[in-house]
Amino acid sequence: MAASSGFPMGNSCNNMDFSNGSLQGDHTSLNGFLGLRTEKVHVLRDQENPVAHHDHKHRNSTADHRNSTADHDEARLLLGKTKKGEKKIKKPRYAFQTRSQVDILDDGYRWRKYGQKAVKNNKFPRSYYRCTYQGCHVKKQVQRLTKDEGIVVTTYEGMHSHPIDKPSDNFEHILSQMQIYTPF
DNA sequence: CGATTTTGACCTGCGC
DNA sequence: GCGCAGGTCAAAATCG
Repeated sequence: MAASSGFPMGNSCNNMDFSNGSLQGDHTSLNGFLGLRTEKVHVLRDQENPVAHHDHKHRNSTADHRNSTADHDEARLLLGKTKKGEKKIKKPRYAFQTRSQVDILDDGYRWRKYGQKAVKNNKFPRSYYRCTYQGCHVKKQVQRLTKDEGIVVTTYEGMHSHPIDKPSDNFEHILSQMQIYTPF
């Protein structure tokens, strides 16, 4: 459905300071689009790990998908294959809690949705997106809270290393700031 | 007609 | 070891 394709997008994240942890700010300066405002923005950082994730799991994409009864073995072989001596790679994730009417915050990048799952405690499903820029494997997931359906949690995973696709937003400025703040 | 969404199956990690 | 919950894939459908 995507009732959000191409809305004007006048978001304003108030302040995001990961360093001090004192987030305040209710005075939004530059909102006023569609009643869309980001009242509070929680930025919570997960465990970081700067390891570039190895290319994982190539499902058997040549000829057979899981149809035959015999291929599941090689599929599993291709999938669960990790190099030996693995350490637990925890990818950094950045969760944004924004207050918005629409699910998808247009941050200027181009995303392709690759999945949607229902979360156990939430009645709203969680959507999984991936950046479609060639060579950029940044993922994000968008989830709406059951308690406050006005709250949308957007979790970014990875970082973009390419220019933003869509200009003419002030959000791009914020995004670039994010890249500066995050050390990896 | 290409790019993106939909959607069900499949995989993996974790708790019991 | 099994089942659940979360995450991903990919074919079909839909959109621009």
